[in-house]
Amino acid sequence: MTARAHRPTIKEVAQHAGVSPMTVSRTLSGGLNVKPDVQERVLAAVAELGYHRNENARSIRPGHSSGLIGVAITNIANPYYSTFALGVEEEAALTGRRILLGNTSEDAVRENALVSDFLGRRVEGLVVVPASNAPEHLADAQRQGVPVVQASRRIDGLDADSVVLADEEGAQRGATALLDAGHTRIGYLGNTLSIFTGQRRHAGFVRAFDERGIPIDQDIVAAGQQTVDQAREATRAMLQMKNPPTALFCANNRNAIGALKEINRQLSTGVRPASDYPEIMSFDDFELAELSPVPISVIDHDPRELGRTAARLLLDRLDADGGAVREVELPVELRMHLR
Amino acid sequence: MTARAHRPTIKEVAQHAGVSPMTVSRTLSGGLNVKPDVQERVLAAVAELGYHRNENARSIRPGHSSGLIGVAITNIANPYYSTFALGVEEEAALTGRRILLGNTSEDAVRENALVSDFLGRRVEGLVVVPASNAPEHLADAQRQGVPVVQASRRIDGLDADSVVLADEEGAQRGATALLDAGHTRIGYLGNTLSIFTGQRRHAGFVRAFDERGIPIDQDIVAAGQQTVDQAREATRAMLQMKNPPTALFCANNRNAIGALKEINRQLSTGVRPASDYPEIMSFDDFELAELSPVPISVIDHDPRELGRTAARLLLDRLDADGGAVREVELPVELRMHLR
DNA sequence: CTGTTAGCGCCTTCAT
DNA sequence: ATGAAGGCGCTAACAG
Repeated sequence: MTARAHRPTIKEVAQHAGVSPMTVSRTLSGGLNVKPDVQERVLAAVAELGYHRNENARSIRPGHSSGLIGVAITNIANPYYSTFALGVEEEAALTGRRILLGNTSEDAVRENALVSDFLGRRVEGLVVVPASNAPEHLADAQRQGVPVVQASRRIDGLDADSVVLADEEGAQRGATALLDAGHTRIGYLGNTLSIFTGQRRHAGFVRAFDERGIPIDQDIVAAGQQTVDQAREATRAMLQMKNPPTALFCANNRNAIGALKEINRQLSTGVRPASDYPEIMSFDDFELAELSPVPISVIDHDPRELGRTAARLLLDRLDADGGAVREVELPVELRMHLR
Repeated sequence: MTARAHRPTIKEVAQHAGVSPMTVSRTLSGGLNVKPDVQERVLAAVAELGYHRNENARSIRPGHSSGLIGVAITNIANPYYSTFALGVEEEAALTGRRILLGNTSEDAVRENALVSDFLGRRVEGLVVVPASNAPEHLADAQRQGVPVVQASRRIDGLDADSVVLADEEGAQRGATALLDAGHTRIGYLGNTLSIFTGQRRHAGFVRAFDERGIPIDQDIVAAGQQTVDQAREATRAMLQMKNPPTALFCANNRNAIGALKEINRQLSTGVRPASDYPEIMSFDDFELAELSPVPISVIDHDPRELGRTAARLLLDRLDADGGAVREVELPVELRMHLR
């Protein structure tokens, strides 16, 4: 199979068509100043040899770019981020650009390596869900004229465009809705506060309590779960307290899903009815949330649009550099389903 | 912001360090035959200027490759495929390669354009979930020495490595399990039979009935749903028949999720108990399947492993070309949860 | 140990 | 309307 063949060059096409490489080049870029019959011969040779212009060779010429966007996200497998990546890909494809996709696994070192690699491959710009609070490598990229767009999270000390969610406002509205529904013991399940969204959503949660003058019981605040299993364990611990929460505020889909799984598991033992379990407020909607055995409200938002917006910010900057840093905050939508 | 700066070249680094470009090049590729103190000066210049080797320039030299793998999948946002992409990315990253990711939206024309673009960017190989049955563009790639690995689906007339699932066997086992549980009216919900997996899973379904000598009622066979909403509508239609199925065989997660959503919606009207609704056999596990209000069994498999395997097939072929076409079939695991 | 030369594939510029 | 020369960034091969 695949006799390690050879990728034809413009020279070979030229030879094949009995013209000079320049004529091939001209034909391929519109055919200006090439006689129609010559063009035909060239295109025939192109088809026959299966020639494709070497974009890497083209991109090294002065004033030309690679048409590549580097996308570094923390977890490709998380549907939220993969949908985000789809949004970026779609917008990029509209301009003929492609995305180089890399996974950071929430690891700063890996992100560094990834960005460095992307720069070596001469990406035109970077879309990053920052995994650390260190801006150096991203600032470096910008200094070299490679614009960076931060998505979902924003890090201090980096003068780069960003698109994030209305995390704090959304969380506050969600938590307030629970308080208004009469809940006083509301458990918090979120990712670590060292992450932008974790910090902001927690702040919104706290603000809701503050505004109502209700104290927060830190015993039922669990921040730091990054996986469904960790969230599930945190939920288990909370539910077995002598005085468990009557509602759970989940700061992202990993935590909401973990909570649901644990509640569902306990329900299947049949000891207590669903009404004995806390209802849920989830920051992030997710597929099949509607199957929840306890009422679940969501603070919804659109990851695909987040990706599209990030890409547009980047593409705008590529077209017309300069101008102030743009910080976009996408709205979230609260959808209530309480008892 | 971002004074459209400049990406340093090897020449500038050389000048900065007071050496020739070759010395920089040598230093960067291990430092063989460069005095330690000179290396230091070079590395200092590299750091100061933020220099990154231009991989595109490197890759155009004879005998060198781009370190890029082109990945064309049908739907990035589908958790199944994004997890698959993660698997490919992981394996590729182990060898220092990156993935160019493109979405085909199940559209042959788009796939063609994508592959053509990938070839222009000099990818070393392609991992494709084929969206059509036309092998031409992929065969072209192979002819040029760009190996192709087909994942999840296989198309006729293409001499390329592939990794697929034990679709037929898995489907047959799942359907047989339903028959053994006493079901005789089993509805089928699947994607179109023109797609490899759709065809194979349906064949397995049919074979189960054939082996038991039980006829299939074509009125409750619905193939062609590609989205959750379409699956939901097909389910609705089936459930409102005078003689609805007592079990549903869903050939993929989109169809299973659509079925679940419809059943759940009808249940929430409270007219009939869950026990009146069909139980489900799903080819594909998915997050929160356990919340199903009706028993759900799954024919499980690991998309990440599918991606890893695809990548390994490709990387193997890059290392050592030649050898017969390899067709890998990954096993599936049946997990029963019936009434 | 270090530098010079040449050429990868392409296309801008300058002839013709 | 076509072709020849030159150079993009990089490094093998060949001096020294």
